[in-house]
Amino acid sequence: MSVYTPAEVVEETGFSIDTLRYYEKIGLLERVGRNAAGQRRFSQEDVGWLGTLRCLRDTGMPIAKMLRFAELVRAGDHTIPDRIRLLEEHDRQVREQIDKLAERQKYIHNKIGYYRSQL
Amino acid sequence: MSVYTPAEVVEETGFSIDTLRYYEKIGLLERVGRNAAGQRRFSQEDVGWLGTLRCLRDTGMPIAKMLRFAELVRAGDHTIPDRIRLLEEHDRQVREQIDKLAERQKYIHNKIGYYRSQL
DNA sequence: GATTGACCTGGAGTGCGCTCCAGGTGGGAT
DNA sequence: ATCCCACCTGGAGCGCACTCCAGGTCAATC
Repeated sequence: MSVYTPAEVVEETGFSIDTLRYYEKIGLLERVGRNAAGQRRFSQEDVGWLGTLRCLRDTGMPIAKMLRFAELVRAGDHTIPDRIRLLEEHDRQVREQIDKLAERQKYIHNKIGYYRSQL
Repeated sequence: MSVYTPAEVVEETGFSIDTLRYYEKIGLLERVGRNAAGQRRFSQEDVGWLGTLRCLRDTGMPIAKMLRFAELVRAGDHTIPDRIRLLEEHDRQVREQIDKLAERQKYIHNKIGYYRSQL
């Protein structure tokens, strides 16, 4: 049963130590274990959960929604249908983001093409 | 030579009137014309430029960078190569955004699949 | 035994991009 | 004439997601 120091978790997840503390404070991360000196020791499970948060965050999920998701996870297996619904809704939003980005990218390509024609 | 009232521009561009004033204030939009009563009357050109801003903004370009672009546009035709460079750099960033989003989306799909298997 | 460095806490501060507000003007409908 | 409504200005305020700070603990190294 391996544990991770803050520095290791920063390295693995890409979250800063301040962000890790912040996430714990607001309840996105359940109270992390401590050693005798009161320093955080993250479990494998914590690190896995942070991977999920990383993914949701990077796809633009607001913290308030991640918090709802965290609460569902904590509430037990009977919330699995709700979690699926939440992730499916988010998935739709990610798809929309991608589509919109691709659409706007065409405009940028046009613009570049126009400027090239002006040279 | 048609002009647009603030309400019309809000309608067409999707920017709020406060945002339009803000963009003018920070120089993202050149000083907009006024009627006798001091009210804004946007030109066709203003509206076109706002369309460009809309696109850059929606693809995540920070205001500071849009400002640099605006300055290049104002500086005249000799800045066209710089504008191309700026837009190409942005285009790369948009591509990266899309790729990253698509990558993360796979994780979300996996997660949904996993939850489905738990039902 | 002094220093260094990784970590701790609570709380204040930051940067971005707006958004809102108070107080006022002018033009058109009732 | 009076009302409303769209608009004006300068400046304050806000929400989000961190990020930084002061002051402190502990363990290990020189």
